[in-house]
Amino acid sequence: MRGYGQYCGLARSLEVVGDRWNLLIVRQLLITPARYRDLLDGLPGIATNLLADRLRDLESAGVLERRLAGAGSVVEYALTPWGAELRGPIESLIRWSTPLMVRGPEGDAFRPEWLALAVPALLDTRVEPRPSATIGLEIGGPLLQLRAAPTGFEVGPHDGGDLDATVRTDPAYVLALSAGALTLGDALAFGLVEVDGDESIVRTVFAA
Amino acid sequence: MRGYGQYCGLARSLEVVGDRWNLLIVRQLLITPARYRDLLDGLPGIATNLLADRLRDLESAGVLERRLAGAGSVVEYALTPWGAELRGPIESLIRWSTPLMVRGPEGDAFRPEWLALAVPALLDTRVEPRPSATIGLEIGGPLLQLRAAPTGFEVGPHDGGDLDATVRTDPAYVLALSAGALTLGDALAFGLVEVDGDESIVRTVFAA
DNA sequence: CCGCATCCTCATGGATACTG
DNA sequence: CAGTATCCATGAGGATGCGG
Repeated sequence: MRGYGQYCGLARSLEVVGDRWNLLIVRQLLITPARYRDLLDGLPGIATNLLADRLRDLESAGVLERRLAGAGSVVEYALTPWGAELRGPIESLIRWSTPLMVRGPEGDAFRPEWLALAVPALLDTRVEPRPSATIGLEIGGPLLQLRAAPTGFEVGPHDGGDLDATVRTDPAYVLALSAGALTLGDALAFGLVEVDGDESIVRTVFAA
Repeated sequence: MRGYGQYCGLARSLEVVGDRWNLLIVRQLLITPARYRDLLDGLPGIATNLLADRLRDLESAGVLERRLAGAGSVVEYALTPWGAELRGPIESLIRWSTPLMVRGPEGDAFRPEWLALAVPALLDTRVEPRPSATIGLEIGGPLLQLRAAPTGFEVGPHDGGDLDATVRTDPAYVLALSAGALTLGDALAFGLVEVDGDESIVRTVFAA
């Protein structure tokens, strides 16, 4: 990216991550370290030359690093500690996007793994005390699990363990949760929603 | 901007504010509503056609609005409520930029008004209780004032009222405050720094 | 002057083919 | 699989014009 030449934190940040695709690459690596092919799959629409360019840029800026993983010493990309701190700005933008997300997918590509970032970003973490529960999320891909504990939330692939409940819903509603005064965190904490049902859980939260 | 076609909050946010200059325009309007000429001045390096384009884009996206202000019914640009909520993502990026800012200006343009966003973003608001004080900041432009109160911080132009102290320093150090474990908020709260002195206050904070 | 619109040039992005 | 190379389309930046 052409620089801005401004001594301003925002401008300097954007000189590093403001280029097209850059923050989306960071998004993928926040979900999990990945190989080149994984990134191509997780970033539908990116051109191969652009991905290669951006990986070089972000590596030399100190946001991510190439490393050798596995047996065959395959190249893998992972965020540096500083790069991982982009979780804050990214979660903040995800919260800001709620009015754009309630419109629904409208034909856009969707990957369940993206919820691993969005759900924690949208859940209200201020509610205390919070009950401990593990909820399965069926949203059209592999089963995800949401672990809610007094100390926070954690979302990832289902580890095969016991689930307190399973929710099947549309990603549009999961992602739109923070639009209202009530969040899924609230709803779980106050027992306002019934799990183990069908998609009605999220619609119920919305109606309240 | 060309869209991403991804049903992801981050991607949809970037389709609105990810274009070059867009977030910097929002930065200027977070400081204060402004006219076209003010924006040109506050965004050194932007081309006039780009500013006009981006203002149109951001208006139709619902981030800002044109309005008639003053007597001569001059056009003025101001953020919508939704646009103003970009303060969160922007402050988050400003905090992330600290390693980039500690290098100093290096010839980049600097406008004191930018501190009105950066200082509150970098001050640690978790420290409680916080003393009430009004500090003047001399950083090379018009005198700014920082009002610290138990409920939060507020930075703006000096309103002519009494100041508890005045600090003269370099913007590089003000902006780099959050790099260490100690923040200006901490330093004020714990009485670790002496104000009314010269730039040594900030260097002292840094050394601690 | 202020608030843009036009024109032109060059850098960047995107799609696809290709290679070690 | 992990990228390069190539070619074309788009967008940025700078200069200038122009009506109010």
